[in-house]
Amino acid sequence: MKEDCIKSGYSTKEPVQKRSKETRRKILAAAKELFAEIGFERTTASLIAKQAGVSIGGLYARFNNKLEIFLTILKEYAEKTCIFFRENIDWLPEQEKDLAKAIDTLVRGLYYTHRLEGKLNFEIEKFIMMNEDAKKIYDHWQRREDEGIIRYLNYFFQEKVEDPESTAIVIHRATHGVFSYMYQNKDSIDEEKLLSHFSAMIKKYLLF
Amino acid sequence: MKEDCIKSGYSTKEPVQKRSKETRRKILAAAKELFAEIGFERTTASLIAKQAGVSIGGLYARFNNKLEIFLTILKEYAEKTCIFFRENIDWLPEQEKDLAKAIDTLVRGLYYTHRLEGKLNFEIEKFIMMNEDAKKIYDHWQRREDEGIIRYLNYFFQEKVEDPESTAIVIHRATHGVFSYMYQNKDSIDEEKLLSHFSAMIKKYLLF
Amino acid sequence: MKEDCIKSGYSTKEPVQKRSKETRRKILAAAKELFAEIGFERTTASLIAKQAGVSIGGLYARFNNKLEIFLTILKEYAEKTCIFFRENIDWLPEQEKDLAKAIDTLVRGLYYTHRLEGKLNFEIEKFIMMNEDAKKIYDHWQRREDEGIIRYLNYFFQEKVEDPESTAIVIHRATHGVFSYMYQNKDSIDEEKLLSHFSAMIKKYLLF
Amino acid sequence: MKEDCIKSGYSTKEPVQKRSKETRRKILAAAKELFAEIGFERTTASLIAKQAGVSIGGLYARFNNKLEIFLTILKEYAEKTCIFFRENIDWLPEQEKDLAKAIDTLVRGLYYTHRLEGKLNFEIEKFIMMNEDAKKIYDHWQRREDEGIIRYLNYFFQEKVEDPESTAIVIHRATHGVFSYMYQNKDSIDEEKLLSHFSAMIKKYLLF
DNA sequence: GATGAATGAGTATTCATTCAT
DNA sequence: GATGAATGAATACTCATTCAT
Repeated sequence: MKEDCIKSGYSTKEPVQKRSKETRRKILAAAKELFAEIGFERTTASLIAKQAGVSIGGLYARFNNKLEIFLTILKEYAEKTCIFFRENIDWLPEQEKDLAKAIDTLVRGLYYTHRLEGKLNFEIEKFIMMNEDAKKIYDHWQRREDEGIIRYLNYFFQEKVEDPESTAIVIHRATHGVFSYMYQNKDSIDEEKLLSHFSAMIKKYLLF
Repeated sequence: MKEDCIKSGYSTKEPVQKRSKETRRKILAAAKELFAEIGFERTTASLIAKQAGVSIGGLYARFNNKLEIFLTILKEYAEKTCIFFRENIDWLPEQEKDLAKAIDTLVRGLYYTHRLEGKLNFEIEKFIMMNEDAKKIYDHWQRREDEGIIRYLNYFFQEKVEDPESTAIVIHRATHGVFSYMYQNKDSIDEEKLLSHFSAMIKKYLLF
Repeated sequence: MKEDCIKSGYSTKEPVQKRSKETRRKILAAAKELFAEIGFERTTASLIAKQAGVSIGGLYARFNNKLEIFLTILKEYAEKTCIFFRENIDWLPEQEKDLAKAIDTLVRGLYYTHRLEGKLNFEIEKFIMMNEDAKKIYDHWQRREDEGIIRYLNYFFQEKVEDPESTAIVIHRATHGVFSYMYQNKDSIDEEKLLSHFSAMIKKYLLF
Repeated sequence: MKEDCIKSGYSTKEPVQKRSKETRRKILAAAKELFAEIGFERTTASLIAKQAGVSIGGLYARFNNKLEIFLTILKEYAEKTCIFFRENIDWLPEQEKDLAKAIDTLVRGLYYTHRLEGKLNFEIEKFIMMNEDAKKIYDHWQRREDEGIIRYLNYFFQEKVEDPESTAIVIHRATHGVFSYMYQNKDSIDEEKLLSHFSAMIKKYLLF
């Protein structure tokens, strides 16, 4: 199982020098935090610049507009998440022969990852409904995550799962729904219990 | 199984005359459409007014501000959806003794309902992350939907489901995730196939 | 000394019936209170209507616009104040032969009158700077008050005051300045002491 | 007699660059003129911007809101006026040993100063009735002017004036009243004659 | 005549983006 | 290249006034 994630083309004012790259990074970090915290619309260019310790001019020298910043973050985030997801899945067979246990491990791992960026995840999911470019980028990486699941199903069940694609999508999206709820109510729920239940559902789905 | 949904109080400028009530309805309809289509932030007061065929002044005579319009829509929508959801569930036992078939019927029914207002659903889910009042209203009705599921589980399994609450939440939220995906990709997926798969997952979860 | 105050012409929608007159009175009373309390600009037509227990339509049936309401109040108030002022002055000679004591009595009387409508006085003085019509009405009655003072000076000093007009104006306007200050700081000053001082000043001015 | 006027702190967006300071000055000058001419409420942000030859954005980059502009002007104006007033008073003993002549000189000097900003004076006096912050700033400097008068009285009468505070207030406020009237009717009155009369009143008040 | 719903021009303020320094 | 001052279109909301019922 080798990595086959592909960089989806997206044109930005590409920086060359080191210092410039560093500045670019600071802008993206600040923007990511703000988009997650207060959303795209309420995040102003000057807020980003301030938080990044950059002048507005500096910001606009690096990115053509606010949308471009968002899309850049989205791309990087989706790619990183996808890679992480697939690494998790790809490593599973080597470490755990018991599917039930494997699912449990996977679910817990993914939840804690999701939890780290719960707000950003949500902002992104919102954004893709309003912006075609965002949707394309997002879908691209989601499909690659789906592929990871499919590959795992085929590997584990030796190609005997009928319609692994639909199975992958259902699992993947049910996960989103449950995790999203858990994140939003993290202060008032028993995370462990819900994870067990969710994990049980997936196990029954795949094993029976 | 009787209905126990309660109207949660929310104060708006209450219209008295017939004409006024009609105008109010037009405003809410226009706003609902716009919120769903382009989101809360991008929906301007004058857009709503224009779409509703009302002047801005007329709009503000009825609602104190944009937020109030959104919360009113949210309340009415959440209440309506909850009632519909619970009626579906409550009627199930009378019509269908086979749990597997019942789940199938239910899932399909709910999906087509969700589909009708997919975008609004999403905008609402986004909004509740940013606004405490919205979250309270939404959570109130979600919990009532959960209660409906719990009641059904207890009825069908004669109180033998251990932890029906968590079970209900997992089912409910997985449903949200899958339906949301299906809605967003309705043009490129095989809805029937995904519904079957999802329904299968729920059935296995509950029956094994 | 007979009364010679003249009604300055001002055209309003003149009500005829009793009920209508009563309504008109209620509107003016409400408006007067509001103009005094929050000023002309912040007093809205609907606030007046509400406070008067009248519909906006009813208000506009009686007055052409907000300005007209203000000018009507101004006219009535200035007239009433002028009449009161002149009655005070005209009665003085019959009651008090000692000028010093007469001034003292007068000053105190006027202050307590001014205090009753301190805010309205101020709003009016402001308004006449911005509106020619208002200035004309106000000046008309102020001049009549001046005349009252002049008449008194001539009566008391048997026409021997040189330039009684200027004297009257100086007294009149110094009074305005001092009373206005006293009203605005009524909570933190010793009214009695200031009145004595002011009265002393006028006495010295006239008697030496 | 040394100067002890203290700058009362008031926080605005403080400009750093030269260009910015110039712009700030232009805005304040334009606003001052407009507030004086048409009052606070009728002075719109865009009017100020236009008159100052600045964009609205530029205006709001320098001041948080219209009120802040007004308070800034008020502070600067009250301070400047106070300083001017006290310099006049403090210099008097060195130049004029005859109190009667000194008062005459002072009154005329103050009148011509007041005349320069008669309208602004009035707008300010109105505003302090509606706004606590404005009242505080204004009162602060008025009290310092009062102190100047008191100091002078004590100096000239070798501490023998009983209750110099009340005396100062009465003089100060009578002055306001008379000057305000004179300013408003400057076209139809004999300024010189009124000033003589007013000055005579003060002289008699203090010397007898 | 009375009512209050409807109108829409007007106001304060924000923010993405540009461009002189 | 970097800076942040300047721009002005856009937006939420108000209120004097009109007019259908």
